[in-house]
Parts: sequence; C-alpha cells; structure tokens
Amino acid sequence: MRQSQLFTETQREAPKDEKSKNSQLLIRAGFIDKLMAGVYSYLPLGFLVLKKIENIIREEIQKIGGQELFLPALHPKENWLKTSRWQQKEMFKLKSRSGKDCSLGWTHEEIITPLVKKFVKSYKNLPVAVYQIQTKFRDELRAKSGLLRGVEFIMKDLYSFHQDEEDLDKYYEKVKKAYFQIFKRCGLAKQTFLTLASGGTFSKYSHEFQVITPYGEDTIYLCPKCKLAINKEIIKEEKYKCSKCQTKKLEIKRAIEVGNIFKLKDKFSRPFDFTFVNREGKKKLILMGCYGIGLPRLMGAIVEVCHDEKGIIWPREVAPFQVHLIPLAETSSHFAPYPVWPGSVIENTQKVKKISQKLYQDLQEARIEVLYDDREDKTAGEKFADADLIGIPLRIVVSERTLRKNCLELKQREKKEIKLVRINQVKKYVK
RNA sequence: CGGAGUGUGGCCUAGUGGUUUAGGGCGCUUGGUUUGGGACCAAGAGAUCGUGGGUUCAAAUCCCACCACUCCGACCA
Repeated sequence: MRQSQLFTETQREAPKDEKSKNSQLLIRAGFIDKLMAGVYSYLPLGFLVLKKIENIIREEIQKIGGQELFLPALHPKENWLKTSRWQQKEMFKLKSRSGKDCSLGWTHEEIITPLVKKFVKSYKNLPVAVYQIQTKFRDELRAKSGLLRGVEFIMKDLYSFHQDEEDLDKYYEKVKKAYFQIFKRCGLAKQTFLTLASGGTFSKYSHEFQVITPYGEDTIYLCPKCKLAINKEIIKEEKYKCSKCQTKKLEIKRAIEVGNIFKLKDKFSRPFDFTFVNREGKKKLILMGCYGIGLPRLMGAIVEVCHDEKGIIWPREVAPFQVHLIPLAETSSHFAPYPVWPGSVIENTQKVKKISQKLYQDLQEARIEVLYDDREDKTAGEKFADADLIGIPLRIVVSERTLRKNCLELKQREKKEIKLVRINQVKKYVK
C-alpha cells in the first residue's frame, strides 16, 4: 500500500486521557479510534492487524476440527430464561417496537446449544466443534485500559460437544495446544502461561491463558519450574503451591487474560434437554466445552508486550505489513523543467524514486505485504519516526547514499543494526 | 456502583473574576527554502473555553446540576 493513500496520519502526542500503552500507541499510530469508553473503531492499519490475528486463530481452530459458523448478535429472551441467565448483569437488553424482549449477545451458549441440538441425535454425530468470530456486547461497569477491556469486542468462541467425559477431556487438551500455538504465532510465546482459574458460573475451575506484563489487570502466581500458574482469585483454595510439583516458591506476576477455556459438561445441555442416543441405545446428556479468545484484548496485549519508547514492534505474523519501504529523495518535481545531466543530484533523486517504485512492484508481485512511504513532502526524520511508531518488522531505505554503493539499507524494527544489502540481493532478506 | 481526578480549535497546552476582540506549540492551507531522525521562513484558516443553570456591573476563571473521559476499588465468561 502507498502510504500517501492512507487516510490516517500518525500523531505526535497521544490524547491525555489515554494512560495505557496499547491505546496510546495504537491511537498515535492510527490503528484505532475511540468512539466511547470501551468502544473502538479499527482503522485500515488496525483492521489489517485484527484480520491477521483472526486468521491465525481460524487456522489453528480449523486444525482441531472446528467448523466456522456465524450466529446472531440479537437474541430472544426465551433462550436466556431457560438457563436463568436473563438477569445477567452485563447483558444489554432492548425491546423491539412490538414489545419483544431481546438482548445483545455477550456469549452464545444459549444460542449454540439448541442449534446443535437440532442436528445431533446420535453418538454417530459426535464429537462436534463449532466456532465463530463475532462481536460481543458486555455492559461492563468499567471499560478500561484501551483494548484490554471493551464493552463491544470481537471474540472467537468455540463450543464442543461430546458423548462422554473422556472425549471432552481429550478435546480440551487439544484446544490447550491450539491456544498455545495461537499465542506463539502472535509473538507471545515467552509471556503466555496456562493458569488455573475460577470456573465462574460454569464449573469449579477453568484454565486461562495469561500474558505476563506489568499492565495486566490480573495477578497470577507462577511456578517457575512447571510454568503453570494459579490466578490470585483462587489461590487460597490452592494453598499457595504449584498444582503440579507442589512447590511453594511461586512468583507473583501481573498478567492479561487473553484466553479462557471451560468444561461446561451438562451445564447447558441439561436446561435445553440436549440428549443423544449412545451405542447402547440409551439417551444421555451431551457434554460441552467452551473456549474463548478476545481478539482486541489479544491485540492490546501484543502491544503491551511488544513496544519500545519509539513505538510498536509488531511480531511478524500479526504485523499489518511485512516491509516498510522508505525512499529518501529530494522532491524532484520543482526541478523537473531543468535538464538532467548524468551524476547530478536530480538524476540521483529520480533514481531513488525509480528504484523504490520498482522494488515496490517486485515485492508486491512476490506477494510480500509492503507499506510504501511514497510521501514526497516528508523529511527523513519524520518518515523514520512514523516507521518506528507503526512498527513494521522490516524497514528498507532507498536513498542516494545507499545507491552510491548500489545498495539498500535494511533494518529490523526490533534491532539496532543497519545492514547494507545489494539491490539484487534484497529478496533473500525478505520472507 | 463507591472513591479520586480531568474537560480550552483535530492533538498537547497557557490563562484561576476586568486591555482576553481567549495566547502558544504540533497538525492543516498557501508561497518559498530545505531533505538520513518529527527542518526553516512568511502569510492564513480553525474555539460560542464539555452542557445547562446561577452569583456578579463583569465568568474560561466562582457556585450548583448534569454529561463525558481517565485512574483506584468493587464487579467481570
């Protein structure tokens, strides 16, 4: 994409009310815009990142047999009465003109359970795993920390259906692995830890995936040996020791919950009377699991972990672009009427432009995502500052200085070193 | 929902009762000069000072209410 076409611009200063790093940087760099507390618009750059995250999740969930579907966000009251969750505090409620009570979906067990029930009658249909990536609405009393806790946010919610506990357990472990893979691909491998947590209204325990960062709103007790953690909210029950190796030397860390998985068992199949006929011809209640990942929160967590004083440092797989191509050239336009002689500044300037244009095309043809900073009215300093803020993994600079050596300059966002590479060798360095 | 704080052009901010017809910086527009780390010069556009009410001869400034946002807590699939 040509940066001159991007309708957003970077900002030198963040709005003073934004205190969290993720919102400061994402707003300054033009990735998101706040409509109201906990509600954000995703601008072109931010939407690219969101789609990258979404696709990583989609790929990994499909690998474990998840079938994607899309459920309504508008729900009828009746489904929620069945599970006695119509009174749930964070549910937005509304009424149609004809007086029908509805709500905006804050989770989808009440919708998916009767839906799957319509099709699944026998053990032969099991197991089933379905998921969606959709907007959830939660009337939080306090939205906060930029993307970390929204009132409206996109969530991947996966639901699995099983004939017995053994099968549920087996799938639960599969999901755990898939989740670790997702967070690894999002650049959070080192910071993400499986954490024993409260099961909420569903079960005694659940597992959370916590990303360690000082800005996290949860506190976890991490076993340095097993790499397992326990959420502070249930630490007393666990008597301050690792659930695996029993050690009491736990590290206290702040963390962001980016995923949560639950064994629902018959919690929802019971109220919806979702049974199936087993091999012996007997009716049995379906057992369920549910597994969530908040996409904006994950995006915010990535920024909380991956940034420096200059801006964001996107992990490769979630970066909006792989390459930031930056020509540094004189604005040649007002020289144009004069004749161009070999070796002159003007000729070299046109060369910078010509070569960067060519490189832009070549990279695009090689299906590499490039943000091409073709803005002619920006100084080098401004382009560099923007590049650092936006945080694309690889920066390629084309200038008279590099061309004198028949080279381009490569710099990884996360590193300090600058590497000069011959023009015809550049593709080797770009994946 | 309890506590604390903040609201002045798009963003940051000065001004805390009277030459304030609200000042500056960034950004924006026009012209010119520049071009390896947010460069410079000149001219210009853009604000009913969050909203409503009150006090006063006089309110961005004092008082009240409301609204919005941020932070701490409670809450949190």
